[in-house]
Amino acid sequence: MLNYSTSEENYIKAIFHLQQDDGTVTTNEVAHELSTRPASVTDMMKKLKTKKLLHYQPYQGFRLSQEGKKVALLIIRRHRLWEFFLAEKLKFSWDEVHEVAEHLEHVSSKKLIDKLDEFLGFPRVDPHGDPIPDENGRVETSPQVSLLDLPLNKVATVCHVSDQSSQILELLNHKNIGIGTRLEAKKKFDFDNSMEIKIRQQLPFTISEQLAKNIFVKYGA
Amino acid sequence: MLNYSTSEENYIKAIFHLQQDDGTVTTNEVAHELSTRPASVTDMMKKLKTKKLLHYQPYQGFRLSQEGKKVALLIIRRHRLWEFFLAEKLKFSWDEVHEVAEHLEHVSSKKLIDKLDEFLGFPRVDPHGDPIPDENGRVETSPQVSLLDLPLNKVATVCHVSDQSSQILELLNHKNIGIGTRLEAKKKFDFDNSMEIKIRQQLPFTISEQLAKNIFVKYGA
DNA sequence: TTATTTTTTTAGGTTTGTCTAAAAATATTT
DNA sequence: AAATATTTTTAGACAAACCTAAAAAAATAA
Repeated sequence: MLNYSTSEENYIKAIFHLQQDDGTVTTNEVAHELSTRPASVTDMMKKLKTKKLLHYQPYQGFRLSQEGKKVALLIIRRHRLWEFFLAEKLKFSWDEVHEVAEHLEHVSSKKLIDKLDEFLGFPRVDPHGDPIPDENGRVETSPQVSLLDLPLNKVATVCHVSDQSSQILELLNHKNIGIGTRLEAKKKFDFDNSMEIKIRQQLPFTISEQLAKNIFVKYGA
Repeated sequence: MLNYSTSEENYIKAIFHLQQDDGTVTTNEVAHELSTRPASVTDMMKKLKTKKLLHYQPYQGFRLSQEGKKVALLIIRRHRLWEFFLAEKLKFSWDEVHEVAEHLEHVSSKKLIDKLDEFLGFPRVDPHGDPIPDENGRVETSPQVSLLDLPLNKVATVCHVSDQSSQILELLNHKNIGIGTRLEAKKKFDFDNSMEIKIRQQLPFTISEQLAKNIFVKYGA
């Protein structure tokens, strides 16, 4: 496992997050994600291609190679372990950990990270509920839970809908929810067990208890 | 307190370590310390001068300004707190901590460092015995101890010799020990209380109990 | 004190990662 | 299908941090 620059690592991570499974990612998407310019993205894609971290044909978008995904997962492992450390040991609040972890994640000593993992007791999810890859970059497939039981502010991905009636599908379609949709719960109302959920950058909206209990999600991306 | 690049921080730290108190430091010394070329040092000195971190007239050497020293002490604070963390919490051995801390020290979140300090219980010296500056960059002046009582592998600086006879000075001179000499104890022999000490990169050598008990040292540089 | 050596600085070049502006390829409209 | 718009790439520049080689200053030796 070679060593990559902070900049290279940030590109790898961004592409990993943008490509759900094996989707292809565009120049503009990455530029937007990293607040950089499309021309800079093209430059970096050429470089990462020569390093065999991604598949890329000019104008055709790109996706990470097996090696690229493995590198991404190890960066994510570092990030999430540090987030856990910051929240659990240093008592940072859950919304403060990300920024600091963005810097710590680039310190690339394998021994440091494995010992940190051990010190923390081999946690399986970070403070946002996202799973922490193991030292081989493998992620434990997190168990399905009903959307009703999803803790607030933890990103989850829709993986199953138990009721298959056309009525529920019509509703899901209208709300733009499908398998693979990433969402998080923002609020729960005790009165009727309805909850407010948010999809990516969209405005939050409310769904009923009946709907929520039929949607199953897994933690993380 | 502005933000400095990793490179700038490494230069500031190197100069701080080379200038005992207010001595002036030369281009070659810094180049050697950082394994870089004299020309690169000159470039950086110009830059650090415009940032008012050091005093510098071409060909006359340089020394840190008040501000420069403060910056250096905060970097050293980060370095030593991380070293303490690595040794105490992650169970790194004392000789492995330095390299990893070299990277961690450049993550510059004040909140991170202050919370780490608290988590560690406000330690006053790092695993090598060097003092840890507080959040204002102040270092506790460590008490004098006889060289006989210096723990193994902790760097200390000779600050006083109690016996002033010409006989002891002759011996000290021969061994190349003087006020300001940095040394560490490598071994102690119970048989005659003699000890093996090491000065910088030189080969270790042995001194007698009588000599050691007359040499007083302070922890750290 | 002049000559020689060493140290330091300058001048100009390289790499990494960024940028803008223009050209090329692809997508969308009409 | 041709015209227009958007996306992506290329070309050329720039800043940071480094380098080598040559010039200038300072230190040392003759």
